[in-house]
Amino acid sequence: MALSKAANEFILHWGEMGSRWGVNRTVAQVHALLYLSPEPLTAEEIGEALSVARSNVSTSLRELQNWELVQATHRMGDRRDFFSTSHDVWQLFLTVLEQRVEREIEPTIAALGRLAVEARAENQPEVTARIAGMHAFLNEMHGWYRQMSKLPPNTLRSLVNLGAGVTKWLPGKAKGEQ
Amino acid sequence: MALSKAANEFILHWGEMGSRWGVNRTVAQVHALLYLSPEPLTAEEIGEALSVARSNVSTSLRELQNWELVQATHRMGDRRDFFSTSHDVWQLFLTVLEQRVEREIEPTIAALGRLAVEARAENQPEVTARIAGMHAFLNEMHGWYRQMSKLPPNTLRSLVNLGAGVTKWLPGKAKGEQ
DNA sequence: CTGAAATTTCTGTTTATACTGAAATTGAAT
DNA sequence: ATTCAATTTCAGTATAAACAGAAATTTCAG
Repeated sequence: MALSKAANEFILHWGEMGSRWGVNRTVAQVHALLYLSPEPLTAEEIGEALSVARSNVSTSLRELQNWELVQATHRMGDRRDFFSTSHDVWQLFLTVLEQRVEREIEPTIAALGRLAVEARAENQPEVTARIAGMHAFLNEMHGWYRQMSKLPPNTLRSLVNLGAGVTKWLPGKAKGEQ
Repeated sequence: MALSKAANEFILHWGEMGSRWGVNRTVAQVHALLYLSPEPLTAEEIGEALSVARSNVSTSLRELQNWELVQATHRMGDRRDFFSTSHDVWQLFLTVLEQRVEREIEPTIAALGRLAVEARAENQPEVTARIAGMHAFLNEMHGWYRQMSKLPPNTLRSLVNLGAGVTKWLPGKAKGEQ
């Protein structure tokens, strides 16, 4: 399956973006390919399209499945796995966000809580203040994220499209003073 | 300047987080150290505290200055540069966001626009639809970001702390249907 | 139970990035 | 103009991540 020029460039760009955000380039490329593909692909086809070793595809697919971004499906009379990903960008985005929050942000918040206690015990008022400051910020953002992630997708989209317009609906109190 | 245990662990954790998000570990550590420090530090002191070569510190500081996260200051009768960063976590966050949007998101949106045109010209309706879908999503998010970034910081914080509570102020229309 | 296709695991190699230390440059004081 | 501290650049080295290919494992058909 030869890729069109546009598809190829999209995949390359996505791989590049991935590596800038801490995602393995090949993993990002595999995901981009599945995102573009109208139907599920076998590992074999993926490796061929991207020119990477079969084993590398296997590892990347495993990774994507762990992130809940890719699912394996099957066909009657065919033992191979067929892989696919959602074509709904919002859903992909929310999945990635959820995973990174769970794997990185939440453990960090917990660690900062411990470190703030430790810094206080060590009698380091400045360090305590800084760590507590970071801790409070992440908690604030995390609380916001948790609430937002519970909203129905359409409400979420409406809020994004409202943009700064939300403020005009709010009573004065919320607008300003610290 | 020996670091306290809490400070040391904070810096290590921050370096680890950095490398998961595509930021050089040492760069992240230097920033973490400056964030904790009550007063500006020289490159010499930074290298000593983190046990990295002077040249490496120099490169990392340059990088942080390019990101507008670190500023050099001076003292009378001292030729050395003293480096510092904001202790306001919100401001740090917004700076990082602004920089990454400018360097990565905006160029990606532009590239996706071109690729969507190209895919259409190549007569690839599915690929066109996917690329256009991604393009539309990033545009949506980018528009939201631009509006939010223009709000006064206090308004922004209020919105975050309101969380899903915003929805109760909105007229029904915004709440639901696509 | 055997054999073959598909997949995964593992080990050695490659590659990209980070880092060091030396050399070069800058720039202020004399 | 010269010197010297401070900083940056650069070339080589080290390190860690990514990758390929072989070997091992799984899974299903017969």
